[in-house]
Amino acid sequence: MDEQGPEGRGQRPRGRGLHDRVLESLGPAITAGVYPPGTVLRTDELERRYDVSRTVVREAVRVLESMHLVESRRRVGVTVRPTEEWDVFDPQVIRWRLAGPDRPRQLRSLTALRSAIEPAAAGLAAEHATPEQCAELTEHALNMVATSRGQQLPAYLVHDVAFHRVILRASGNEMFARLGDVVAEVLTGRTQHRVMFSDPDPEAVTLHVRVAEAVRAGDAEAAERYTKEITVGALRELDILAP
Amino acid sequence: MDEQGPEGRGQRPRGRGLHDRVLESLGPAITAGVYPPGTVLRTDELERRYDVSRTVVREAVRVLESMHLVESRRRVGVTVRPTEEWDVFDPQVIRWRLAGPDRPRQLRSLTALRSAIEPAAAGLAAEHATPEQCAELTEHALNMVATSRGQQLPAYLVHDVAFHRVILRASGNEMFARLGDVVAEVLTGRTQHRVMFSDPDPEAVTLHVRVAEAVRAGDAEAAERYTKEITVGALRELDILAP
DNA sequence: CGTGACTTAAAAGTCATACTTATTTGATGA
DNA sequence: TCATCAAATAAGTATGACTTTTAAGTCACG
Repeated sequence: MDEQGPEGRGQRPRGRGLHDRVLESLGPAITAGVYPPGTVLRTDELERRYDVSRTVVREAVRVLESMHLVESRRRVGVTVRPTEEWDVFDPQVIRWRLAGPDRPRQLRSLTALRSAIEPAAAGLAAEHATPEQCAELTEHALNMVATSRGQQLPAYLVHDVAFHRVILRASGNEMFARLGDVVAEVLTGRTQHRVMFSDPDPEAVTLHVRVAEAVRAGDAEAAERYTKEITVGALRELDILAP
Repeated sequence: MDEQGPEGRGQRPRGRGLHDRVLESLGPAITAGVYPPGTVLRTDELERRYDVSRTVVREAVRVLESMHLVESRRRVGVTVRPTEEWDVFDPQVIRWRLAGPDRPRQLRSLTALRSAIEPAAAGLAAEHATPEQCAELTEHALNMVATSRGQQLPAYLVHDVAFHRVILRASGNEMFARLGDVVAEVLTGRTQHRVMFSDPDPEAVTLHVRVAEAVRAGDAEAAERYTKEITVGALRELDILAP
């Protein structure tokens, strides 16, 4: 690391931490397939590439390793692992893949996941939701109705996301609750394709109101059924957009 | 680090890597609540506690941070984050929590997750399974029948786990496929409670055969329905064991 | 008294270097 | 041909010096 000049390293672009900078560069690159499985990265090469110290590279690599994106072995280097072994549930990995060329495939997987989880969550929510959560649900549902016409997609989306977040949280299952971010991502990604093009499907809007009612009434079976219809609609929509 | 003697550090217990040793001690401790949310750990304290260098501690902390178990801030230290922010889908976190006092609650969450995911996966499997996968399914189902009587629970369990793994993999959804390990954990955990006590429920065994048939026949609706029955049974079982 | 600007110190972050250890490769010899 | 050993290589670990952020304390001023 001599050719760096006597002042040590060049200007530090400063972003929360150097290791983060490395991570946010390597992570997306790996998940995007820039370094396909089997590729070997050497730490000293990475040091030079990012102009950071051993410490920083190692920390970034360690995190990638904990996501099962890479494996670090002595005398070998840092090897990119096969796709099937990646921690596809890691929020960060999901984020990276959604930002890369794998986005369509990823959206599909997530929509399928959503359509499996949300109905169950709605059923549980009907049994566990607090009065406050019921009120929130109704409010968001009504706001969805209000913003469902006249090119107000951004406002609609806010309530849509909020609605599903409440459902997941009200299920009382921490794992379901944690999927709130993922669902938000899917919903947002969905509308980004046809921005401001068409108002949301009126039927879907109605279904949200019905779900809110069912949850408030404690009718698990109905809540589950209506939510299922919503997510099935989402799945169908995917097939229409990219058959 | 002076009081360590002239030889440097004491004997090194050697386990794949020092950072792993620290991680495998801190992770379980945090998830078990030994260090409740809000607790502040200082890195130099950890260095002394585990008798390792900064390098090692920092890497371990960095990984814990990527799991959202802790947050590291300058001038403050490493703070344990609130439970709701943990990456509950991280396989390692799941493992740690299953090994700790939170195990019952964790098994419940996972069983609920399972009962949401598996029926959907079975439905997809009916549409996507290869002939080889169908054959595997049938074989495991038959082996389950064969080992379902006469105190052969360990053998039964092997096929049960394998059966569900195939279903998840055959769904063609990478996220479903990745839940194979979790399901295996749940199934194993379930039998550990009543080891060698009773033979598995004959009805459940039959249902597995039905699912295998439905998948082979490409009948998504039936595969989903039968699988749903299996998982509902698992849920009911939980309520009986710990109401 | 408050309140805002300035100082201080604590703890994480980063770097450079020296050293250790595991593992692959391949050369040696039975 | 195969086992064994030696060397080379890249990750792993330790450590000390230094930087940066920021909570908290201090002091002057309104």
